[in-house]
Amino acid sequence: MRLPIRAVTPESRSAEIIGWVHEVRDLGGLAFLLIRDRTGIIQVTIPKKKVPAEVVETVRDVSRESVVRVRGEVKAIDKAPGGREIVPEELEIISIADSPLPLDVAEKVPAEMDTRIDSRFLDVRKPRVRAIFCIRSAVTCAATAFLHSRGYINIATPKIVAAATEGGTDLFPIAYFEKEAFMNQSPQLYKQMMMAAGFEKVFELGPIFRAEEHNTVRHLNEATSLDVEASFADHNDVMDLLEDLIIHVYDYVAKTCGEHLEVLEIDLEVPEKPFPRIPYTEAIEIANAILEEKLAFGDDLSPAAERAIGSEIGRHYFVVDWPTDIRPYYAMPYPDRPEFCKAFDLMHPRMELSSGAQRVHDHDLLVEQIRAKGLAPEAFEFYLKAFRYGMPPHAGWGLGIERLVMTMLDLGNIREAVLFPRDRHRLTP
RNA sequence: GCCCAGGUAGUGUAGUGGCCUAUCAUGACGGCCUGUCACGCCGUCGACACGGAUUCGAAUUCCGUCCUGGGCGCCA
Repeated sequence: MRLPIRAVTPESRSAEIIGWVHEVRDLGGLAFLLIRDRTGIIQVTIPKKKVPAEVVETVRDVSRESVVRVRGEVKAIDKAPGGREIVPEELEIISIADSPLPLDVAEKVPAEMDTRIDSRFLDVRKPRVRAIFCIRSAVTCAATAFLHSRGYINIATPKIVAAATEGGTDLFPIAYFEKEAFMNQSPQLYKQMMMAAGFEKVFELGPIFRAEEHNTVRHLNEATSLDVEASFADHNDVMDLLEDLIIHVYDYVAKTCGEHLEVLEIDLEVPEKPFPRIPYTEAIEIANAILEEKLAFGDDLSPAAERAIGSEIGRHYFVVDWPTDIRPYYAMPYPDRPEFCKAFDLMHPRMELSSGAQRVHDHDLLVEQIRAKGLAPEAFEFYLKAFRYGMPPHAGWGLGIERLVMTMLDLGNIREAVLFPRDRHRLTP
C-alpha cells in the first residue's frame, strides 16, 4: 500500500512510497535518495552492504526526476530530514526520466520564465510553484463557496459569441462554420440578461479572451474572471459584497493554506473592512500631487497613477464615481449629475483587480448611451430585448483571478499565476 | 502598435576587437568516498540564434532576419 510521504513518521515501522527522485547523493558505501511527492520529501538511505544487491543496482541506474517505488524499513533518525528515513528492501523504477532535464527541479540553478513555461509540467514539480496553484485552487474554491452562501447561483455563458458589439477591446476572431464569430471578452451582456431571467444573483468563473497586443507582467490574453451580477442592488451593495468576498478569500487562504504560504515565505495579512472609497476626482488629485506627468479630468488612471495612489493608500481601495465618458455604456449615470456614473474599480496598491458598476436597466437610456459611444444599437438587439420585458435594477463586477492571486502572493509576473499562460507570443504548451 | 533591453553548453551566467581551441556554477558521464542534507574531491563532456558586411583578426562592431524579456499605448 502506497503511503503519502507526509504520512511516514518516525513512529512508522515500514512504509511503501512512490514519488519522484528529487536528488541523488552517492557517498560510496552509502547513498541517499530524496524522494518527493505532492505531500513532501523523504530521505531513502542505502547502506550498500546491508540492502539487497538489486537495490544497489537500481540506485546506479536511476536518474533525477524518475518515478520510483520504495518499500522498506522506517528508521527514526535525528539527522535525517523530518526525523525519519527509509532503508529500502525494494526499489523499483516505475518511469525513468531522460537526462539532462530541461530545467532544475531541485532549484540549485534558477530558470527563466520562458524556459519554465516551455517545460511547465516539470516546473510545477517545484514545491514553490505547486504551492501557488494549491493556493489558487483555495482562492476560487473559497470565492465560489462564499457566493453560494450568499444565495448566488453559478451560471455558464457562451465563450463563442456572434460579434464584437461591446466595442473597446480587440477580440479574437474565429471561424464558426459559415459565420464569423469571436472569443468572448467578458460575460457582461449575458450575466445582465440573466437579471431579466429573474435569477437575481448569479456568478460565473470562467475564461475571458482579449486580443490586446500588450507585453507586460500584468496582462494575459486568456485570463480567468469571476463575474457577479445582482438584481435590486446598487453599486454600493456590490462593492460591499466584493469587499466581503476579498476578505473571506484571504481569511480562508490564511487559515487553510498555512503550509503553502510557508513554502512561499508569505505572512498573509487579511485586509480589513471597510476599504476606502475614493472618488475619481480625488484619486486624480492624489496622483497629481505625486506625479510629474499630470492627469486631466477624463483620463484613465495610468499604471504610474495606480502605483502612486496605491503607495499613498497602502491597502485595497475603491475608486468610485467615474466620469461617464470613460466607462462603458452600461454604467448607470447619477441622475442628478449625469457626467458621473455609479462605476467603481477595486484596486490593490499594485494594480486594478476588479471593475464594476450599477447598470443601466432602462431600455431607452441604454440605447441612448450605446449611441453616445458611437455604437449601433441594432447590433445589440439580442441584449436590448432583455430590457423590454421587465428588467430589474441591477449591479455587478468582474474580478481577475490571476491578479488576485498575483497580488495576494506578491508574485512578480502574472504568468506565475496561470499554469499555461497565453500572452502576445505564446500559444504552446 | 511605439520604445528600450537582450539571445553564449540541458539550465543559470562571465566575457565591449587579438590574452577565447570562451569563465564560473549546476548538470551528465567515469573514478574515490558509510551520515549526506546545495555532500566533498579528481577527471571528462557540453555553447557564442541565423544570414550577410567591416577587419589581418569578430562572441564582441555594423546591417538584415528570427526569437525573447520589459515599459508605454491600448485593456468595453
